[in-house]
Amino acid sequence: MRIGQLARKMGVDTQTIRFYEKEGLLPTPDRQKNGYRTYGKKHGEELAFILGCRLLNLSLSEIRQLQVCRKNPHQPCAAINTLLDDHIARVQSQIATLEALQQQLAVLRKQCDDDRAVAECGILAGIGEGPR
Amino acid sequence: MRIGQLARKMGVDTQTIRFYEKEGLLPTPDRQKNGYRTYGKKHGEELAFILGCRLLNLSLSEIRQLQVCRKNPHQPCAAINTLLDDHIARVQSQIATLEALQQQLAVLRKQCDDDRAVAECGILAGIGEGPR
DNA sequence: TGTTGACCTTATAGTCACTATAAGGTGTTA
DNA sequence: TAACACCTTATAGTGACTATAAGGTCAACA
Ligand SMILES: [Zn+2]
Ligand SMILES: [Zn+2]
Ligand SMILES: [Zn+2]
Ligand SMILES: [Zn+2]
Repeated sequence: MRIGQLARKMGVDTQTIRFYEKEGLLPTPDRQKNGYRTYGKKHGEELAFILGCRLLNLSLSEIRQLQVCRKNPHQPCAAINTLLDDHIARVQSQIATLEALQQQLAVLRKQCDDDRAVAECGILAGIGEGPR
Repeated sequence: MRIGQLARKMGVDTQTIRFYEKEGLLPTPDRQKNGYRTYGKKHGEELAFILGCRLLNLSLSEIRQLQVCRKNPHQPCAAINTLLDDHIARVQSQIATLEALQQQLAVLRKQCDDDRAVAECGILAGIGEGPR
């Protein structure tokens, strides 16, 4: 399978596949005589794993760590569990940050009832005052 | 006031101030004979406005739009209100995305009760399957 | 035979809002 | 004279791609 077929099959851009290869996330593929990359089942599975991780917002660095685990199936899985726990904690803190922001923005939005002049817009005035 | 004093007063790095100047967010300051930048009250106020916007996660491009409004105080403020509405909508969609992710991660985390071998870790297995 | 077209290759730059580093000039104090 | 804090510009790095350029490969068609 060439890179374009793999890309269509997995729903990514060919550039993304080459990018993952350069980053060491995908094993270097064999080449045809003309230099074209050739992919097999193994590459497809690894790419599927990477894309599954990316859907979970795992970073490339986190994916690399998980790949090390995958290559050592007889080791304990504690590192995996810890990695996921940390990731979950980070997502939760992002949510908390965004919810606080949403609250601030809602308050700010109420400072203007529309159809004013800029000089009377409570939103612009509210931004200058900082968070309070 | 020189750049270091302004930076300390506003709680940012001097590089950030120079960066905002390069981006056209801060008016170009006067220079002393030795080339040092000199800032006055006007610059401090503009920087405070920018930092207030950044605390609200407004992008530099959004800030530029707000600055145009600020310079035209007799225009209607509709653009400001719309910009904020759009921004609020984006924050809400980010929250929704992260909450869906959090849900997926919680389900995934339950696939492993710890202290297994990597080969038996339900988390690694669950990632490969994708989101359902 | 020539040429279109889809595909492949590498290399480079851009995104966003900074942050870090390097290499050097200025000005006050010890 | 030297140390020190401060200033200057220029350049590169962050993360995960995405876009562009410039060119090579191969099958099909006139
Ligand atoms: Zn993470
Ligand atoms: Zn308004
Ligand atoms: Zn926005
Ligand atoms: Zn586990």
